[in-house]
Amino acid sequence: MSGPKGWQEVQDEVLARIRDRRWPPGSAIPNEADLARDFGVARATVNRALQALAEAGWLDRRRRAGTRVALHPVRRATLSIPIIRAEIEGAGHVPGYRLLRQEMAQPPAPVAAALGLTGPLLHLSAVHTADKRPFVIEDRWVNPAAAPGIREADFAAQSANEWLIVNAPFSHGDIALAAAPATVEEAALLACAPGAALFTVTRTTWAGAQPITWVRLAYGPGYAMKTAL
Amino acid sequence: MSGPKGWQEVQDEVLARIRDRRWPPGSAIPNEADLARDFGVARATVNRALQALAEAGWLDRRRRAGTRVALHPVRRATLSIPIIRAEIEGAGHVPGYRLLRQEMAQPPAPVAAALGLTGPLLHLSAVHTADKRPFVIEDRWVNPAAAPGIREADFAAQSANEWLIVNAPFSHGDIALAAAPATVEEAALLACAPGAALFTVTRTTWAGAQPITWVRLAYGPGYAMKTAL
DNA sequence: CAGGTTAATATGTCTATACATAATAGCCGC
DNA sequence: GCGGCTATTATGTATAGACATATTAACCTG
Repeated sequence: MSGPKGWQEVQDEVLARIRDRRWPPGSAIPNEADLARDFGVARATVNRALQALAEAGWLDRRRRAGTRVALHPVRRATLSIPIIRAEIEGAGHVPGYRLLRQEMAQPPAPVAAALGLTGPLLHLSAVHTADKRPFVIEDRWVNPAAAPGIREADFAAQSANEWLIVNAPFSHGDIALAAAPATVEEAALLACAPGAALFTVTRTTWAGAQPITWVRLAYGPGYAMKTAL
Repeated sequence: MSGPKGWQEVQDEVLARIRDRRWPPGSAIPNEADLARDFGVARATVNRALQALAEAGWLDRRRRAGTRVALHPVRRATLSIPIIRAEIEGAGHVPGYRLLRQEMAQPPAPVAAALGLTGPLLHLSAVHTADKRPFVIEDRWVNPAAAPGIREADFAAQSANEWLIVNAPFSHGDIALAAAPATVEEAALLACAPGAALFTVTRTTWAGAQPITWVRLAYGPGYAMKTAL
């Protein structure tokens, strides 16, 4: 076969065969050694291509059992979690920021439960603006034990969002996307009607076993989070 | 150095150095050959580890310029795009489905523009239920030219969602997540108040250059799309 | 025939080596 | 100093060969 030469080309060829049903969902494909011979490349090259496809969800691979085409081509969209200021700048607007609250306080039960902490936490609220118009409300609870130096930080000048990204990197977390009606307070801050549909992002992040922060972002009406598949 | 033995261990070691600031954001890390010597492994092993970290966003790599720690560890959350029935079953509920509309019609301007088509399209509306309670409204426009056999499909029995996943795989698409107030019709279907905040997912998918379908999913109040980072 | 042991097999990974490629640094002529 | 050529360098990729490991199929044995 006058076939592919690099692993990307092998990947493309395999993908083409999956897409045009020469290798239908659920079917087994030839083993790496055979494919390598057919394509005229080394097995390592085929391996690289098939591993990439497996990672992307197109193939299921198991030792000894071989490789088969995934039953449900589970497509994944990747959302990047940007710095809010960078997101606003990227959309061509002038970012702004206003701190509303900065205090130690007892978190509400859902927040305490999400973080697995009981004591008081640093509570921060802020509004981010784009071209002077309200863009998103940031409501955040920070575990001070996980963020050394946070008591000295000046959150009037720099948002907690940015401070934490630079100073307290996290290892993992979870995120929930939802819709919620604007409270009276939120409506006033976002210049919209109470009860308006707001897009919300709620994140909890950890450094190893130590919880760092819980944050809820409430975007103004009209906002959409976009990405490619 | 009595170091790592496999590429995963190399990856873990590098990640540890990034996280504890031995290699701070923006700094250059040693080249592959040096790391290989230090770790006592082959360069290919280091390369495998660093490529994985670069793909995950921890490192920026450029030929000749070397490898440096990413300035903003741009974290990515991957949303899986599941079959709705599978999503409901996965949550432990009994899935149901009711077809509301199936007809050829002229799409509204935003839909026609998103697909880049002008003629009439197949319009489908349906409600998916979980334990007999309304879960999500599916409003879909399909390009019949991109879905051969769709005129014979029985969408009273199988949802268009599933039919398309099995019969018209897509190569790429885009997705927008947002919040919207429930229309009167939506409120009736979802058993909620008009104006309630609904979480919406709008997708456009393509097979190569050919548009396949535009779909908007409107989830009932209380729904949250969750994922890990 | 049940249950456990062994052999076969496909993927997973590491190695050493080689060459390709992108991007830069430095040199040179003017 | 400027423009362009060239050498250098780090990553990107391919290769053959080897061994590891998970899993299953085949085979024994009681």
